[in-house]
Amino acid sequence: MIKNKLNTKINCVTCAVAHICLARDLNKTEQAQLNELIKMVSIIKVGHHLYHQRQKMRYIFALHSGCCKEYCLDHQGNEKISNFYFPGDLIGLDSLPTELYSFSLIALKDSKLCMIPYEKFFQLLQEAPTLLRRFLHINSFKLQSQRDIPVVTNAKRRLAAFLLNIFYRAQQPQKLLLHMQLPMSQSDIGIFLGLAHETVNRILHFFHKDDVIQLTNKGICLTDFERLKAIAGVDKLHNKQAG
Amino acid sequence: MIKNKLNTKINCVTCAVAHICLARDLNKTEQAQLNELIKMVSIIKVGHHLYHQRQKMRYIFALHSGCCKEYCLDHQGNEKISNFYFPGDLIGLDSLPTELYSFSLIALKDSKLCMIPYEKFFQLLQEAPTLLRRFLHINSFKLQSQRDIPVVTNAKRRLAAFLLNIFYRAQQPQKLLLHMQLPMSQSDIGIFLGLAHETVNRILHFFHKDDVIQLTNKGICLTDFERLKAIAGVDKLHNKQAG
DNA sequence: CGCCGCGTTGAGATATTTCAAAAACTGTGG
DNA sequence: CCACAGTTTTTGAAATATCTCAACGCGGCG
Repeated sequence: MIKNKLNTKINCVTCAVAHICLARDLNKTEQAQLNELIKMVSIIKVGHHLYHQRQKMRYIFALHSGCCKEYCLDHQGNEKISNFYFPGDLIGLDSLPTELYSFSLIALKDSKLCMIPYEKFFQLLQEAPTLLRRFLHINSFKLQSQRDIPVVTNAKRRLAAFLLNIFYRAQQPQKLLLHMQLPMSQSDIGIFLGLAHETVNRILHFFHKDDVIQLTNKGICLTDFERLKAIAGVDKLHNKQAG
Repeated sequence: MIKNKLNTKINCVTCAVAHICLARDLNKTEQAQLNELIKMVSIIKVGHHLYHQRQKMRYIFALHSGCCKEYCLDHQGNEKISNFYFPGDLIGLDSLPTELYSFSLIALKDSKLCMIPYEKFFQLLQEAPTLLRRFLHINSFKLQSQRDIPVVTNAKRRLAAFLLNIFYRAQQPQKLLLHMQLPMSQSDIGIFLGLAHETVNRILHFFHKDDVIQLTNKGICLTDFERLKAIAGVDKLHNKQAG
């Protein structure tokens, strides 16, 4: 079911995204315990699935590199995108009660994911208080940040908030990232935000003409950060946490 | 800060909503431990606040009876409603990382809330595995169900999904509830769903004319459940869980 | 080479908002 | 119990945002 497992595990101590992932805040002992749990890494090529909705959930995942899209199909076959994931994000947290994945997960770029066996992880949570606290914080943060993209009925604002969110979450430590190639299609953005893909396209060009962003071939550049925030109506910055 | 504390605590064993609250699944010992934790009940009159955003978070709450609205004001003073709460729901779960309430909470009806001291609760989670699992499930369920109201750009569908959601969550055990007085104003619904309140009103009347619901004075009655579900485009039922 | 997904653009159709105003209701104080 | 003020609901009409449909170009890929 989960293919392309790799026995080379990624070390939490040296991992580039540990500071926004589960390992954050842990002491040496707990870090070692967590490390011990993660025996395998899953490697997914762009366009391939990690799992499908309703499959048995045995692992939760930590995205180490790449980018993934979480979605499901309704009974009419329409795609509904529930989230995009970036390095440091935990995946599968919404599947605990039923132990069936609620959504399907597909790679938008070649991706590596740490496989965290759920039952063992649950055991460890009871032994490692800092890990437990960290995990609860991540859940809590996700609950809060799902409200970051305004429901409000205004396409420009939603799209601006989306861009800011994407850029924050794709940041690397050290260097400020203002230019990136969006990993998802404009159509995906439309589905995620509830907009027609033509509207997404038109607004992106509107932002471009307005010098808020710059559209290059296959890339996007935030040229006027402050104005984008103003459009999005954001006061607090989305801090860079698991989402 | 948290006013109107009452020393009469509510007993989880006899509580009418225990089956959808934290106490669910717990064995006698754990139930007793949880019970021990909850020393006080907060009583809030309609229109009064339980807490405001950015106040120090010392308690999470379980809504025992009544109905509450969670909201915040953006920098322009616009209200943004993040959630409505019904009996059995846990409140404050999104405030863990900062230990500051992310939102303000106001009663839409006279309400009673069990006060769960957060730090003690955190300790207990480490000792009571079933409670921990239950708590993680609630978090997980909330993450999943925040995606229940479709983002999709269609007011009728959103409102239909909203009504279904509200009715499911307001159900009492034993008797099927098809008629209720909505605890929030149409304006609140509009803010929550990102619609003008006039639109909410017009669509409610449209549903009424279409015999999907019946609008009585201050009440609403679901007369064609199946069609409402069809409009909402719901396949799975929102099961009745903490949300 | 041809196909297919993606981005782009235009024009008309439609849903929703906005503004304005009135009606209905709620709670308060006299 | 009534009058009043304030909120909520209701309705209409015009303005606008967004969608839908249609068409085309481009680039990657088998």
